[in-house]
Amino acid sequence: MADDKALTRREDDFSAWYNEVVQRAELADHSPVRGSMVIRPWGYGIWERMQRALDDMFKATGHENAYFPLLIPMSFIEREKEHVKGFKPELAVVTHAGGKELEEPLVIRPTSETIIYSMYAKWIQSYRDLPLKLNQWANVMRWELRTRLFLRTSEFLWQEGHTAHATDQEAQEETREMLGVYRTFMEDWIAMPVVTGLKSESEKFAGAVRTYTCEAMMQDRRALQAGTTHHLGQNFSRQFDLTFQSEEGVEEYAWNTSWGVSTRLVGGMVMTHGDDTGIIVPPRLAPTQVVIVPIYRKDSERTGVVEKAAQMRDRLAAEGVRVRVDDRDHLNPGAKFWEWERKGVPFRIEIGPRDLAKEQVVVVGRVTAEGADRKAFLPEAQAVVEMPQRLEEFQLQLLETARARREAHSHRGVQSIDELKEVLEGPGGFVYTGWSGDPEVEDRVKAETGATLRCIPDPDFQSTEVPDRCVGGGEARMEAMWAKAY
RNA sequence: CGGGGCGUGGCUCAGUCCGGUAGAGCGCUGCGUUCGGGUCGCAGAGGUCCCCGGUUCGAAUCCGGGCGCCCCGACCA
Repeated sequence: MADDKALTRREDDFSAWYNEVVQRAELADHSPVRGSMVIRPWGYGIWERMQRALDDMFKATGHENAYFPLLIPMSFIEREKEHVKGFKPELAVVTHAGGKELEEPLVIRPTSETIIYSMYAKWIQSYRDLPLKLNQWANVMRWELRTRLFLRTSEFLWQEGHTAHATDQEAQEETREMLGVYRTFMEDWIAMPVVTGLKSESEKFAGAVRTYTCEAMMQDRRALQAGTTHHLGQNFSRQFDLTFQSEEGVEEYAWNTSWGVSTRLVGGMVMTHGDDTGIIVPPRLAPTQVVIVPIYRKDSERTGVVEKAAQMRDRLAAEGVRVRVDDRDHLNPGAKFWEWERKGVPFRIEIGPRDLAKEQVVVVGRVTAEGADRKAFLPEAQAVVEMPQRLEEFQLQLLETARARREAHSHRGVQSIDELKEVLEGPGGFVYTGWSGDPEVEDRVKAETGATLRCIPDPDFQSTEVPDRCVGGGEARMEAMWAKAY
């Protein structure tokens, strides 16, 4: 994409801003096949950082990685009634291979429950084989009608955890534990605060007993479902004969869970932190946290400055900072500043002849507003030792800003659908109301306001005043959080 | 699946109404110059005008058919 045109501002057209910013930051590009994307190095680097952090957290909670195949027999998908109903419309199916029509069509996995639990059935005989807690990093395919880079593409990358347990309670605990892992990851790494809670029957995963979710608020105040965990009960184990002999010698069906987050998180990061200059990458996710731009006129200056830049790079790297020198000679410093700001690198260090003389450097943070004071002139040694702390502060600042924005646009104690509609048509955001639990109310809210029930919030997010009236009339049995969603 | 838009150098697009040598800006290459917020100059490379068919002496342009992509809504991580 050419950069000579000004970036659309968020307030003018958030959707256009997103599309432009993703491409200009070189996160991803459209592939020739409709609805699928190429993830470019900068975007993939961010995803790799996410993967590494999540993977460590999965390992720390007793999971191992494995890999299951891309192709799944159609009959497997069809085995679980609700599951097939949910996924059939968006399946991509292989009907021919090796120049011949296949006897049974093969589905390109939209998710792997069926193939995984069919294998678990082979491996699990006794309660001693439980729990079995595996995760896989994979691509999946869901033939979406309308796609957007990262947020919804036909093929996307994700992780899917799949576990089998001896008891309902243990599976329930796993489901909750992984929801907590997701929440921690999203807050601590993406600096993206989330509301966790239970999905309603109509919003839950196809084939699950219950689904929990992490809902994040984007800058346009719409909700992004950022991750889900599912208690699958015995729905899949019954269909795939996943049984085990209990301690008491009784043959029982295992209890399963599954949970996943995807490259959608990259989109969430963009829409949580980006500004009208470009994206902003939280330091913990940034493949490059600090970029050093050498500034010089003559060749004589160049030598010294570039040497100092390399020296600073090594000293920062020794402090554990991911740093690189932008020594491209055909771009002037201003062009480099623009590029790295567009890509959201947290800090830039400028080193020129004047700094060399004073043994100082110029440190500029990505989020500081326009103006002279955004540049900090620091002694070299100080810039080096303080950088890890600056990065940590930057990370926290992003989370606080995002959290403050979410709180400013959370509306509690809303009593009626009319009032709900008013809020959504006005300021927008997350709206908390009482709910009877009746799906008919969800339908009415959807029809009248365009909002959906994002979740029944966990205690951490419930209103201090428990609502007693359902938003659709009558008595409330619980609190619900509503929003327009991606 | 409905509605809208668009297919012309790498990118953004003009040219299409009214047929007549295929253009601009940016990017790219070379040389020089510059470099503390998108340097400047000179020279240069680069095109089956989405595809197929038709009309015509002649089609990017007119006619018919097809394909693709993007955006907006209904369904979805």
